[in-house]
Amino acid sequence: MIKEEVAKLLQSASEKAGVKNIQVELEHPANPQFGDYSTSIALKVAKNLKKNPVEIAEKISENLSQNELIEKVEVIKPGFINLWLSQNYLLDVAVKTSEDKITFSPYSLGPLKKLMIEFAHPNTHKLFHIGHLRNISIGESLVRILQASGNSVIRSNYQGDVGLHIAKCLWYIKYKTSQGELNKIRNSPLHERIKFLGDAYAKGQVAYDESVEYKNQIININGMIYNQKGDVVPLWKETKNWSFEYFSEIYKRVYTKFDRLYPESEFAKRGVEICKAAEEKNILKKSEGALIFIGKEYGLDTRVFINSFGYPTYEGKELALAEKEFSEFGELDKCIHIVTPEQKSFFNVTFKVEELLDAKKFKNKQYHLAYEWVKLKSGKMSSRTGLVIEAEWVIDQAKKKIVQTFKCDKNTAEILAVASVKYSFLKNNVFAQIAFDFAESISLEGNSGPYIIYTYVRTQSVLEKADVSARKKFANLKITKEENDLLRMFYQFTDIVRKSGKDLAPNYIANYLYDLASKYNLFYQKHPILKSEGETKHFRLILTKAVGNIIKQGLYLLGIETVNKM
RNA sequence: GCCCUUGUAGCUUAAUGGAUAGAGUAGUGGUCUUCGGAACCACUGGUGGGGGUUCGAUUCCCUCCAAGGGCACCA
Repeated sequence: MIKEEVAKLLQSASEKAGVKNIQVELEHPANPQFGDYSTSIALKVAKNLKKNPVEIAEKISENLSQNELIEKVEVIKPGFINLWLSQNYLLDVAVKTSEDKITFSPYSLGPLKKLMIEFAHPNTHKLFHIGHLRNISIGESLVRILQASGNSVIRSNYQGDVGLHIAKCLWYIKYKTSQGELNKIRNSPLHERIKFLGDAYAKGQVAYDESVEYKNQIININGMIYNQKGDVVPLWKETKNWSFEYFSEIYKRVYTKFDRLYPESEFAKRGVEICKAAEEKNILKKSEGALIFIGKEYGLDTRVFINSFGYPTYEGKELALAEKEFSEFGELDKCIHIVTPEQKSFFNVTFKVEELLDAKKFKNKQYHLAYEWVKLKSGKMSSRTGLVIEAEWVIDQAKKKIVQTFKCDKNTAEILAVASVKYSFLKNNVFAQIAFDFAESISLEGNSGPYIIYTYVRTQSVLEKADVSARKKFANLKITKEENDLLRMFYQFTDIVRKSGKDLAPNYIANYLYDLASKYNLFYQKHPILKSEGETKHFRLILTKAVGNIIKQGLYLLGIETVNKM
């Protein structure tokens, strides 16, 4: 890749200039007046060498061997070395990009290049909300980015189908719903059944706090589910399948699929066994009837793995999940858990216990990507207070807005709706809380999914009316400022994808695409394409095609579909 | 009490220790006999307070203030 090549050239120039034992790092200057690549190496070594950084920079640039890639080198004020790529090289990249020959540089998280990304994790019997949607948007995008970087990536999803919240829901059905009513619901469409479960949970929640009798009944139901014994089990199985069915509809709607769905209930038994084994190895210890991990000596929290009733907690089950995840698909280099930050303590502890159980298998291989919450402008989302926004509702609303405003067909509106929702999450840093507000977040103009798709449609509309296929050599091409700005975007795409894989940051790609689309729209505004002539026209068509190809590829990496007309 | 995050324009936000802190939106004023106006341009406006490290700090360190999360039987 070009960046590595330029870095290599600079590295040897630096060594010739007497600057040794330091890695040359390159960046894209934000301001184009500072070139295509820039390095501050002279500034970094100046103090140790006790020399003026500008002198060092000049010496390095003198030692830079003549090369067809680099057109110009400049040393500036404090000691920056700025490099300009040659126009021939840039044109070559443009032509290759227009032919869809984009190769991503490999980036892997380990020697086997085998990763698992565990994401989504909704709970059955509960609302699937916009927080899950942010999670899926990030997860699906990271899968695609890391795949494009040459890894084999397994998508997994740990779905909670046991726990008190489910007992609360089932309590309402068992004690407060008549057979007749229940049968009616059984025969109703999926969305109504899901709504019923949500309402049942809310009512069970109230009942739990309301009376001791109800509370005990709910705890009793919870026990039946754990033990897989009792009259409520068939009802549990039936209703959780409604949820699973519903989830798979949503996954499909947002272009996600999973290689493996892990239901939490399958890990209780094995979890207990592993915990017992860990107790024998003295990793877990008995305390007040429970089996716990004492975190203090590792600077971690103390957490319970098996409670005093003998049931495995979330921690206990996690050990069994990890065992399965790290064996079912062979050896893994890395398992990335996309989960909110409230679980930091939990993961720090379970990762440590896993490491103590089997260092070879788990050490440094588990990673918790603590993406942040989606807050509402009015406060934190909470299913207890009813302040939750359902995922499908948001997509439906966006779709409605699109159909009303632009009168496009339903299929196009669906793609644009999903694009606007996903993009609104992906353009932000995963570690930043998002304040969700429908009018602002689901935007159809400016820095938004539809804006980028619109730009793509524009390129396709131009290309429909012209033929770019005949490849020509450029002889006397005069390049305008807007064309130059565009031309200098293309070589950066693969750098950006690599970096977003390395930092697990899809927002780099989103922001790059927005930048590219803005530059194209400005170019489009100022310069005629189809009405220009000769090699200028050919060049402008190449730019158009290259922009279209990058947008399409880039949106794919974000998990967003494109359309040809809108 | 202890630990972990986060604080950037009115609002939503970007920025591997780099150069003049970049956008969107809202507001004001403009562009189009042109290939798709879901477009383009201009103006207004910002790093919570105080120290420190550094040639250089939104970024690292300390402190104060503010918000969020976590710390034994929930998931």
